[in-house]
Amino acid sequence: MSSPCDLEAQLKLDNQLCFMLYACSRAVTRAYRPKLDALGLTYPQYLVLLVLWEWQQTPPAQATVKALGERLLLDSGTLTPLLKRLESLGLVERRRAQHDERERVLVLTEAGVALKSQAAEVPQTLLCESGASLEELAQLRDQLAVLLKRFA
Amino acid sequence: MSSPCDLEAQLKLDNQLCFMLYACSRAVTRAYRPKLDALGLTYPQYLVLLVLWEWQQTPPAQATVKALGERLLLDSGTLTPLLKRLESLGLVERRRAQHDERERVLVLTEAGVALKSQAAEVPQTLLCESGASLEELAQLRDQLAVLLKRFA
DNA sequence: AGCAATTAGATTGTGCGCAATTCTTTTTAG
DNA sequence: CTAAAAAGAATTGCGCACAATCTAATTGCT
Repeated sequence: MSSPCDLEAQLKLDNQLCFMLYACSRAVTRAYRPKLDALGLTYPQYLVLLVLWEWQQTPPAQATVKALGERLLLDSGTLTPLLKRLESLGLVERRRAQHDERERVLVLTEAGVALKSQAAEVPQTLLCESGASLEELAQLRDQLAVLLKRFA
Repeated sequence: MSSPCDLEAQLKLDNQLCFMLYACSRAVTRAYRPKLDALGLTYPQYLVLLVLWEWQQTPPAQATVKALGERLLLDSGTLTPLLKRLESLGLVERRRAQHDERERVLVLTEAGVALKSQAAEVPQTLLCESGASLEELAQLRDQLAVLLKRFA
């Protein structure tokens, strides 16, 4: 029902929307990389630690792999090896829950807790480097939250 | 120079911004997956074909791996194996340039050209399913373009 | 012409993402 | 009380991303 011209436009609009999301996500990750390298972390590892640091303030019902996966929208296929790496770095412990041996309870080590203060400087530095305003970024965050609800 | 409270807030704002980008990008890719599965394509392969289809209308100086990498912000380490898969699917040819044997010239096969009409339905379908307005998505695209310029 | 520097692409190795499967433990039904 | 179903993680396999390295071709300089 659409002319060839519509299809061209559709493919281009699509490109400039879903691709922008894809390219921006990678660009921001790339910007984080040098700062996180200094901490010995990858970007997904940093996100996991952000959640665990938040959980220090506001503990969830259970600090399990499942709860972490729900927060980050990731599954055990991604998280299990990542958490093993964080464990081998001495930042996280993966204990079995006493009340349910299927569950892994995630606990920050002393080193994992201590890393928080260093990590706190990372977003601050990037905010400055980007030259963006807090309002601009907050507005974008809100729009992305709407989009995420539509798709997730 | 910041109070503990500022650091907490910073880590949370950061979470809700860079994480939103990361989560949205994956959510949109996830939404594309079933449609692209039907075409036998992955999301990055679809993006590559979008560029090659655009190049049919507006050919670049050289349709090389380098030009494709500049368009998609990807390097040969990602593109070379991806293009080999598209080649083995019979969608793309990877010819050597006659004037410079280092360059690979990318050419759509007949099947690669033919796939375009099927692919054109994909973003249309997703737009409907998302329930989002074109204006909403266009505004988001523009904001992401600004962010990409800041970081890329 | 001859040789260093540059460039295009390919290769290698690590770490995600995610679908699909498997393993174990727990819960539920009959 | 046991067999079946369900739940939480782990494992397997594939395809990106990307840094680092390598190879081969081209360009520039003298």
